[in-house]
Amino acid sequence: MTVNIKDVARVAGVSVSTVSRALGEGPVSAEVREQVQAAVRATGYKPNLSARRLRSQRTQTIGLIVADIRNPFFTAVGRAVEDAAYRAGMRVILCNTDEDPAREALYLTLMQEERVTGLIFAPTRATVDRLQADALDFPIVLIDRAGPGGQFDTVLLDNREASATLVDHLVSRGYNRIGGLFGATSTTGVERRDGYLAAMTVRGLTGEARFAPPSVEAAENAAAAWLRQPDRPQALLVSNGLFLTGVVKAARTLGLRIPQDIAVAGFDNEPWTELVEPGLTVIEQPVETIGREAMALLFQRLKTPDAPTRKVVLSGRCVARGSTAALPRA
Amino acid sequence: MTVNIKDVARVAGVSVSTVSRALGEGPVSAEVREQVQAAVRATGYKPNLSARRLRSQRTQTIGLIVADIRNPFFTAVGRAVEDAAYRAGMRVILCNTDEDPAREALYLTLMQEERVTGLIFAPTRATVDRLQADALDFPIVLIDRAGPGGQFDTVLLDNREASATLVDHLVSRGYNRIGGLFGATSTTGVERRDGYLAAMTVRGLTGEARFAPPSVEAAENAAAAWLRQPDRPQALLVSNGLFLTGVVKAARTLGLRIPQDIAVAGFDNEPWTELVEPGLTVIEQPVETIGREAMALLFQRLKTPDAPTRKVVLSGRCVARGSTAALPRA
DNA sequence: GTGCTTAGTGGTAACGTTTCCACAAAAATT
DNA sequence: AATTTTTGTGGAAACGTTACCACTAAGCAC
Repeated sequence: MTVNIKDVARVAGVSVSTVSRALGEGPVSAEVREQVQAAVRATGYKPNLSARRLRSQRTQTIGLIVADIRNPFFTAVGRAVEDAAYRAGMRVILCNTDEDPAREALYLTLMQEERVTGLIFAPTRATVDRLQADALDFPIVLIDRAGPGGQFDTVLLDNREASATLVDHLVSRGYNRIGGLFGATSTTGVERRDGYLAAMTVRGLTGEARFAPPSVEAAENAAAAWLRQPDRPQALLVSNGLFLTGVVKAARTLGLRIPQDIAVAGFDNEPWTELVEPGLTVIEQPVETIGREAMALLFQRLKTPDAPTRKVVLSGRCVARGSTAALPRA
Repeated sequence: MTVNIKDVARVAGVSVSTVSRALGEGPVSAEVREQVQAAVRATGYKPNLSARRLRSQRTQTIGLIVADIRNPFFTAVGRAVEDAAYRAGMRVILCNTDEDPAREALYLTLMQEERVTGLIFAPTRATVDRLQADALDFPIVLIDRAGPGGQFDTVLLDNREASATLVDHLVSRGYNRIGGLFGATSTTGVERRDGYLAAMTVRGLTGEARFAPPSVEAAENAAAAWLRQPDRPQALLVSNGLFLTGVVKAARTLGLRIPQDIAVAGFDNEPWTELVEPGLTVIEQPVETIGREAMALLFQRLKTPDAPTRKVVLSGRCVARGSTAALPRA
């Protein structure tokens, strides 16, 4: 049997309440605190967090629900969230949904059962719409993806702006026939598509946007099909880091050179985008900031539950590399 | 206040015990079960997991302590562990130590406080030595890194063999002066070094092994320093995926061509190793298998606590690519 | 010195479950 | 028909904490 607070009390020669106070808050004489600490060391006592949570009604736990931790974007955000949480004495429950609404629902009820203090969530389009703030009894901060009409605190990239930046960049390098490949399951994909189309229109160009399911294979297939067309675009704007992998693979398989045969610009400044030859032009997302900011929003919300919801919109940084080298004048 | 089992009992018109049985195990009439389920739906009851864990003394939680989830190797293993765990109705607590023994100690006590059912752990050399199986009251499965003398269930790569495979591969391609760069904090690094040196000796060659702290920057610096030497090696054997990034960067910075100026072979078949030009020759680790196998070992241990400890040694797969193209005959 | 606060302590009632026990009714066995 | 087993149910005691209350002793202001 494991040792509990009663055992510590007996060894220290004080009451249970005193032990509890000595280990936490509350007035305790220096002398007694000493004794208690000695007793803790002697017995090897480790407080039972389940009991503590039950009694205190404070779980000190926050949930983090993302699509897939293998996506470096979420990995980085996750690390930032975790670091911030542990620094604040909280734990993190991490869940991967693989963009599956059923699993999202599953994990949402799990969060309720765990009585989490708050939740950081990157939902699919399907669930974000049916998400009711008042149905859950903990605050939610959305990351990466927006919900409808200011119902939730949110931190995300300025996706429209970022897409526009890439379009401008490509146009300034001489590309006109630019296609866009976007993720089908997230609002992020939609926003980036919108920004792309708007920027194209402003430039007097017509864009063509396609969507693909969120996997490397799907992106590779979609890109391959597109690039095999005789009237294939000169450049491809690619919605995220996973897709970039697929697109580069497709280009390699088809024997197309980047950027001579097909220029590529995308999102997520992963380490390898610099190492590939030529380097890929990307929008770098401030991943650490996103994670930290999400935690900050969450803590703020817990402190002032009735404050108006806030939306933190961060700008991406365009990192120009060889994959969008200037087109030789025709 | 949130609704509890008592409320459900009142609504269903039965006792608390009956509700508990209806939701879990135990003989309950079909009729009553129906009523209870209706009451659960009506009230929106969600069981309190802290209370359940406290009372039942079963936390259904397993811990996963790794160095850094941003390392794709651990990300992939983590996903596999998590999937297996959730499928078995268990939760996972994920912790990143950044190879810091102090944080390892911190998280180990956290695991005790959480009363985890079991732990999957990739420890540093420093802590694995002072880890006492009997000091913790839950079973531990080590992954990626070995402990001393069969004290723990373990699943890891056959690192010596893998290093030898790479050496053989390089030698068969005509390389003789081969250096090795290894991670300083893990037993894995040591084992790979040993395998490398042994294989070199067998071939009648003398190896030179260097160690670096576990970060891309450290690896890049170490590689750069090495490659700047006039008598630099013809080929570099690189201990892990993170280091590979650093080494390729260093080569690029110094303007060295791969493989003409420096051949590269390493560990971890990350997607980008195929996309970089030339592709990198690597040992692919069976990451999903490692995660699944670790969970299997853990469950087995829980079922039969006194069975002898087992060590699952998996073989890597050598993926040959352009970074180790055959040396032109001198 | 009398009242009034405050620091320090112990006893005990929660927190929301599950599980043990007792018991009645029904079913199965003799 | 008498006994034993099984099935279904409710009451109440845990699980290991914290938080509330009551109390003493000491300090302080007057």
